[in-house]
Parts: sequence; C-alpha cells; structure tokens
Amino acid sequence: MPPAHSSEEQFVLHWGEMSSRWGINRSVAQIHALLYLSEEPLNAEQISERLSLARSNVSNSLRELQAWGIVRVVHQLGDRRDYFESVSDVWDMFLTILEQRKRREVDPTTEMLRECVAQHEAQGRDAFALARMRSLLELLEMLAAWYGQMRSLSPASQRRVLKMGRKLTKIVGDVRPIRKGRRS
Amino acid sequence: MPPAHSSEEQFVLHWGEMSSRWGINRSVAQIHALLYLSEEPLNAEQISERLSLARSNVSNSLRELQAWGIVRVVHQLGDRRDYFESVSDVWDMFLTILEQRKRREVDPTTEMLRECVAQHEAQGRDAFALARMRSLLELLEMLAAWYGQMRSLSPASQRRVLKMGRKLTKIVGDVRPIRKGRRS
DNA sequence: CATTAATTTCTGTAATTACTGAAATAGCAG
DNA sequence: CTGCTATTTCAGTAATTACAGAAATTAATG
Repeated sequence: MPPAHSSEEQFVLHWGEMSSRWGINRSVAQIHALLYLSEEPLNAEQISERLSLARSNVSNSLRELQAWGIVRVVHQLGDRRDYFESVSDVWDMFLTILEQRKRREVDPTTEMLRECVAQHEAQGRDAFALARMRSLLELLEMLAAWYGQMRSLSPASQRRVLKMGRKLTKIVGDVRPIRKGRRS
Repeated sequence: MPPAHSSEEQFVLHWGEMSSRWGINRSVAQIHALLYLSEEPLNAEQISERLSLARSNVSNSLRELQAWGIVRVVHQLGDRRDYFESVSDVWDMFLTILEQRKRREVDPTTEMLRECVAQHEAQGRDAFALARMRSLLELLEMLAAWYGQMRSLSPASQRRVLKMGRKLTKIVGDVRPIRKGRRS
C-alpha cells in the first residue's frame, strides 16, 4: 500500500464520497478516479488491491464504467490480462457523460410524457393538467433540440461557444442583466 | 379517489418511477407531480390520501421539495392548514433545479478539487496526476463561468439563446458539422 | 390556561442497493 | 485434453435508504 493519504488517494477517496450525489456508487467512482490519475493502464487485480475491493466488485464496476463510455480496455503485449484506462480528454469525458445521462434520465421521461399527453388528449378530461403536461414536454423537446445542435458542432466550436459567454449576452441583445432576488 | 388510472395518475406514477434515475425518491417525485398537475393547492392530508402515503412521509417530502425551491406553501383564508403548490413556470422550474444540482453536485466537487490540486502542488510528487486534476478543475470552472453568465441574462434572453441553436453554428463559424462515428 | 388541530420528529421495520467470497465459466499453453 | 489463469456469475450478507406509525411539539382557539 502506498504512503497513507498521498493526495492521489485523497482525490480517489473524495471522488468516491461525491459519487452518491452524482447517482453512482462509491466503488465505480473510486475506480474511475484511480484510472484517471494513473499514467499507465491498470488491471483488475491491481485495482482490487489498491482500493481493497473484491475482484468481482471491480469487475462489475469496470463494466459499468465501460458502459458509460469513460473507461476503455487495452492490452499489453505478452500479457493476457485486461488493462483499463480512463478517457483522458476532460471535454470528451464531459460530453460522454452528458450524453449518457440524457439517454438514461431525460429521453425516457420525454417518451413517457408524450404518451401521457396523447392519452390525455384522447380522453380529454382535465384541461389544466393537460396544459401543464404539454408545457413540460415542450421544454424537454426544446432542450433536446438545443443539445442536438451543440453536439453537431466540432469539439473546437463547442469549446468556443462555452468560452463565448459574455459575447453571447450582446448577440442576444440583453440590456438588463436581471438580478433575480429569489430566495435568500 | 378518482377513477383508477386517469392519465393524471399515470403521470404521477410514471414520474415516481423516473425519480430513481433522477436521484430523488419516489414519494418526493409523486408529490411534486401531483402538485404540478393540480389547479388548486393541496394540503398534506389530501396529498397523503391521494397517494396513500404516511403523513410523516408527506411532511418530509414536502420539506424537501421546498428546499429544492419547486414547491411553495400558500394559505387559504380561514384555514390554518398549510397548502402547497408547485412552481408553475417550467423554465423557472428547470433553472431552479439546475441551480440546486450545481450547488449540491458540482460546487463541492470543484472545491474538493481545488484543495487536492493545492495540496498536491505543495508536496509536488506525481506530475501526471497533478496535470489531470488541473484539467478537470479547469473544465468545472469553465462550465461554472458559462453557467453564471447565462444565469445573469433575463429569462427572455435565456430562452432566446436556447432557441438560437442553428444560428450559433454560424456565429461560431463551424463549417464542418462533424459526424462523430463514436460507438454504434 | 386548557383543548384541539396541524405538523414535525423519532424509532423501528421494510425494501433496496452495494458488496463480498465462492463457484462457474472462458480461454490459453503445453 | 489437461492444467492453469483471468474473468464473470451467483448467492448470501452488509449497509443504506425509504417509509410507516407513534410520540412529541407547535400553534391557534375559546
């Protein structure tokens, strides 16, 4: 075991703690953190040792990370074990996670809403509820459309949009940088 | 109880199912869904009945919804019970949730990263790990900056940015709407 | 100040989710 | 085919989280 609490370990540990807020489990997050900081790929055995996790747990967690698309398997010559490495580009990683979250969290919700709206229209009873469902659906569709367009830009342009910020303010012609007094 | 499986109920039920993906619990989601579809505010008793949940559960869930800022308490004249209603504007609701998630999920992570980077610099051992932590931190800070600027726009302008989409493509001067062949 | 209604806090239980260790499977080397 | 190593699946256990019901608190009314 490496010297207790190197700052790499700090990071791995903290990343693991954050995990619950992000809706993934600790093992998965810790493994990802470890791989992200590691210059060379690691195999399951090494990960299992470093983090004191059961091999089976490591195996499953690695599978999940691969499903998310942020960890890849690579091979060393003359070694038949699987080695794993994290996607290195943070922007790429961010987009990948965003895409996955959209797929898992937003898309099914949109689909469900569409069905609810359709069904509600058919039996057409409560106009108020219908209107509310519709505006929710509209929002989700607008967001999805925007996301789709951003995604169609080259990574370079995506970064550019992100860095534009202030300039956007002018383009969009906003005179009043409103100061919402809401809550607190 | 309304006729089994009106589409309002469908919505409430489905919303409850989605909840786990969104990282909140079923009761909270169901209550929010119910309030969102309800034209008039409801009190805890009514909610408890409608959804067959324990009063205490309803009470706690309502508190959580208020903490999220998407449900408010209102009062009827001559009735000392608390009545609750959902924020009605979906855009407002969206921003509120985004803000909260940033506060709970992103900000602490950023803070933690800053500490890790500082500490790592101090003891300055593994340059590779340090570089990776730095680029992660950079990304988070960039996103936070962008978010801050968007938030400073008036709601109207925010919507405008959202609807711009295609136009942004030109402003940002992207010629090649890249088609990333990544995965499937 | 006592009574009653409304709400919250607390405690135990149920349900879910995460994890381990053992057993099974897959795949390569001789 | 046989033995060996890496990986996965599975079944049981531990830990966490969600929830119900009772008890306690708060607040209003007469």
